[in-house]
Amino acid sequence: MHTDAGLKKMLPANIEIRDYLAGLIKQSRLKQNERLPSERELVEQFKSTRITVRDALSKLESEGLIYRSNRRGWFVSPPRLEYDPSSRVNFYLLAEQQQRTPATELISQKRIKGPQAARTALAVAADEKLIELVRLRSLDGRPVLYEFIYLPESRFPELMKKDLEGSLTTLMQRDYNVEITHEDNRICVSAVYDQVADALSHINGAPCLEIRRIRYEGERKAVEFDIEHWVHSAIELRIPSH
Amino acid sequence: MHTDAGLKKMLPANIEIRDYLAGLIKQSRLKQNERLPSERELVEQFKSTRITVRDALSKLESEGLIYRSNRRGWFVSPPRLEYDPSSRVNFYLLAEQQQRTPATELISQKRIKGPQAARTALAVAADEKLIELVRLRSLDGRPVLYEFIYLPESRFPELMKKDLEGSLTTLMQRDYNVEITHEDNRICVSAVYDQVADALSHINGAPCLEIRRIRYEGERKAVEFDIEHWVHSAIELRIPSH
DNA sequence: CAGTGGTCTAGACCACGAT
DNA sequence: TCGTGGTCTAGACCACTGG
Repeated sequence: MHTDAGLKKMLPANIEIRDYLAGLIKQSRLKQNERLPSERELVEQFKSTRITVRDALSKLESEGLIYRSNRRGWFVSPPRLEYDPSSRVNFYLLAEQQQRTPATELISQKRIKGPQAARTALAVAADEKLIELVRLRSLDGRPVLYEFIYLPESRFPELMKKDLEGSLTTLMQRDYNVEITHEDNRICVSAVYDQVADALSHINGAPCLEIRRIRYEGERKAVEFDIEHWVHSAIELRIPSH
Repeated sequence: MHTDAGLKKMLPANIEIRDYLAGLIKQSRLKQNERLPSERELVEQFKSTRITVRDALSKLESEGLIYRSNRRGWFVSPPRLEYDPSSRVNFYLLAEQQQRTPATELISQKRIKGPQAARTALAVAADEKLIELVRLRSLDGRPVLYEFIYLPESRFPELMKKDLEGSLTTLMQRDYNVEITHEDNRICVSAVYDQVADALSHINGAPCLEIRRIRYEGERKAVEFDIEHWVHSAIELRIPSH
């Protein structure tokens, strides 16, 4: 009979499966964006159950080693995009600097009251509407960022007639003469639900990296409020400080 | 027979349970650090199973609304600590500014070779040893941060005889005349295992916010390399940029 | 259509925390 | 010792993806 008696600590099955798969990935036996064996195949291989296998997979997901694509399977994560929020490099340039292929899809554009957090940040009058842009951004075809952008209508007339899938910073500068002087970023680990989860191919309640940002032109005048939901395994922030 | 026919989308049970508990928390019917009903009580209440209840709980954990304390239960998260890595405010001061009670426990101190990442960052000679400090930091009695600190022995003689539970920045400044000129922070969502998970009362593979930091005195001379594992619901980063 | 992951049922045993 | 969460068994049905 098999026993580990005293040789090494007996590991729970979920950790053994995790370690096995993590090993394959670190040795590059599984390459980036390659699909893992299906959950049921892993059940067979480890003589275990789907609960346990899925537990192992979600641990690997938490670590950022793998990601899921809705009902298609589990895949090996490519390297994280390095992102410095304090630099003014836009998404396209950033991606290309790191040999990745970026894409942006405009999900919706609306004139709305908007969430209270946005109204407060932008200090708009009670009757003024905001423009809400919702965009999905991808790297190499994999969705990685779902963002909500709020702008005061009065500062950006005719905005909704423009091309809103490119760099917003460039557009604001070129067409509205906006120079961002500084910004305030808040970063935390949060979770995605509903439309956000769906768009990012995540399940409801999966963890994400959330960045909330206020951009200013001039000392006090806020002109943009964003909420970004990043697939957590897709990004690493770099914050140099002096 | 009960039906939602057309009135609203039928929600999966895990989401219903999540929404119910999230509601209690947001209405402050459950207060910060208060224990939630046990998993088995929730199973009874919702006529569901532990798998489903735990699924709901881990979603709330991902969002940062609740945290777990190993085999004691689930608790409502207090507000996040706001932390600006670019400021030189130390942990004690930071906590007290936000009306929290900080504590530090030195888990271990060793002279070792250390991980390759630390040796590279600190650019030490092949035969030089590093000092490794492992510390656990708490807020109001709840562990929130498990950190590994690596320092070049040559720069900090006799370090291990000193009080290592206070502010390291202050100690380095006072006893070794170190002035930090700049630093490089890398932030990502990762996962905790083994000793780190245990100390933070987490399960293996739970998500955390990981900060890796290199501190410099002078343009190029690295004097400290840290890896911080934060309980993700305990912290929000603030990054102002100019 | 077959195969995938997403969700769920109805239990079980274990290690550890509080007392 | 009792109650807690941590782990696990052995299935099931569903919605969606891809060919």
